[in-house]
Amino acid sequence: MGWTEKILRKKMKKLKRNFYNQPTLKVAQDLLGKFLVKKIGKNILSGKIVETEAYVGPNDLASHASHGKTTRTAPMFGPPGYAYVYLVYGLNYCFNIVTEGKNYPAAVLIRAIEPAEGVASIIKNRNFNKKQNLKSKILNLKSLTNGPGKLCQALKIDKSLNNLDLTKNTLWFEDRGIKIKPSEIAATKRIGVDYAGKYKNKPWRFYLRGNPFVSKK
DNA sequence: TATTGGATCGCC
DNA sequence: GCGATCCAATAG
Repeated sequence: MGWTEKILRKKMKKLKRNFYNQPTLKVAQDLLGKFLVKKIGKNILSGKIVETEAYVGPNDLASHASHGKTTRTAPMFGPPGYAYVYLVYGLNYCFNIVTEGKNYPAAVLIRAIEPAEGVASIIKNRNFNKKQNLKSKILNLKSLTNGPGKLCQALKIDKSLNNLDLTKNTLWFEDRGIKIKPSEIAATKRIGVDYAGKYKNKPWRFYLRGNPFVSKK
């Protein structure tokens, strides 16, 4: 039996809102091994989640929400299960899923996925420099989705999807029956938040130990 | 209204 | 290591 068939035979359960209405650190870890799925027309693009970061509550100085509710961060203050998408450094999008109850600002940043379905489209979306030859493209397969900005490019996630309901049929998360043991999960400090004072070293970045699609440190 | 700097990426 | 590139958040 082929790999694709095996996947198809497994349960593909779309995660419901109650999954996201849980403590953010739990959601961030439970999302590892789940699949992020994007529907573009008739095409399905997907990947296994291998790296996440938690942004937890109004006091987390690494979180955009630590300065209160603003136009940009409003989705984080909304109900769980919605997208929070923003532009960083003027060039790249970051994709988060809002967690916990309304008015408690928290979210999980998806930092890396391992491509599963629609790899040809993913390669196309990633817009590799045309000067690169096939060999470098193959070498670059690992760098298709190993970063928050890269996976947004790969799955065509941009600001038009901000505040999207992730329990519907455009962009969603699925449980395909993969079980992750606690020993498979590594926890480190979050990346790029050295400004966050006493929160900068919180071990709220989680990834699947040894997975080649994790973003480089 | 003006200034600042960032939950990144890719090339040098 | 460094430049790209834009806009939300602040300060004035």
